[in-house]
Amino acid sequence: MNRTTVEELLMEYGIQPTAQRCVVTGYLLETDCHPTAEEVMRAVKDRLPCSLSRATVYNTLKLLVDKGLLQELSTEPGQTRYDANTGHHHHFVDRESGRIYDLEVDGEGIWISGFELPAEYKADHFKITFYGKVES
Amino acid sequence: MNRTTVEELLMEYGIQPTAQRCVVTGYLLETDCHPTAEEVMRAVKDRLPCSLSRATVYNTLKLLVDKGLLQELSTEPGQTRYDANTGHHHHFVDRESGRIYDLEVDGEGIWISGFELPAEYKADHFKITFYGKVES
DNA sequence: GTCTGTAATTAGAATAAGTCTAAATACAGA
DNA sequence: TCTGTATTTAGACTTATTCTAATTACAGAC
Repeated sequence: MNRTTVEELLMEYGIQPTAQRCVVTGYLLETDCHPTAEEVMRAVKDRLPCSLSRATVYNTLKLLVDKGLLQELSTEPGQTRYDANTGHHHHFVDRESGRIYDLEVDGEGIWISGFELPAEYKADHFKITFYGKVES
Repeated sequence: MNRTTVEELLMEYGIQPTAQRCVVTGYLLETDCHPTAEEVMRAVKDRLPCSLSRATVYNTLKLLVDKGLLQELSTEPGQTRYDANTGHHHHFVDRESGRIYDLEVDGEGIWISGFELPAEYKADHFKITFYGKVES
């Protein structure tokens, strides 16, 4: 996704599209590896003519999460990862590599049976995380 | 659960039952609030005639996880919580209070339909986390 | 175009969660 | 009781994240 499109996207979400925000958002949209803030930092700092502060990366990520452009993932302790796939989807964690794969849900949605959520538990969202190994 | 029973439990799991370990394990077994390491620390330090080091709490929690007596939970960033309920179960996170509730699965187990895990993804485990609000 | 006030960014300090280290202590088995 | 290993300890260290106060950029008024 090129600069202009990212800019438009940010504006649609009511976010002032600064150079830093464009570059962070652009990176997250083009990658599928669910980076941490530090990984975003490293990947993105060379794309900017100026310096990039850690605080800006954290601020931007938080803003994008608040505005619904990004999802925060906590699949393993001490690591917050970010996912630009904001549709309802689930995750598969490869135990060996630590890699997280997106699992898309198609049209009809997902059904969980053999299990009843008690009446007073009003859920607006759920996510399923699978753990295992991807054979190649 | 009294001291002796916890002691026996630890021994069954091949863990040398020191006073510190008994007290940490005992607390986790009696509570259902999925405490963090720091919360365990606070709750438990007065039950011991001697001092209790942070390192011991962390070591003990890690040991209990390794030996399968405890489950590690990462439902929100920056917070590792511990759960002595090691059966296969799921969680409900109350967005307002942050409280985590266990959701037990009965006999037949759980079925997910409308969704197919690709053949090369070999999962040995999965967990479902619901988010919402508990009405009382 | 210039001014002005707000919003964004910056470097670096501060905090919080967790790990490491080296020394002291406790404990099981000879 | 002795001895070697396992456990615990306090505190230093690391890593992830947040805060702070000063600087810079930018949108809208003129």
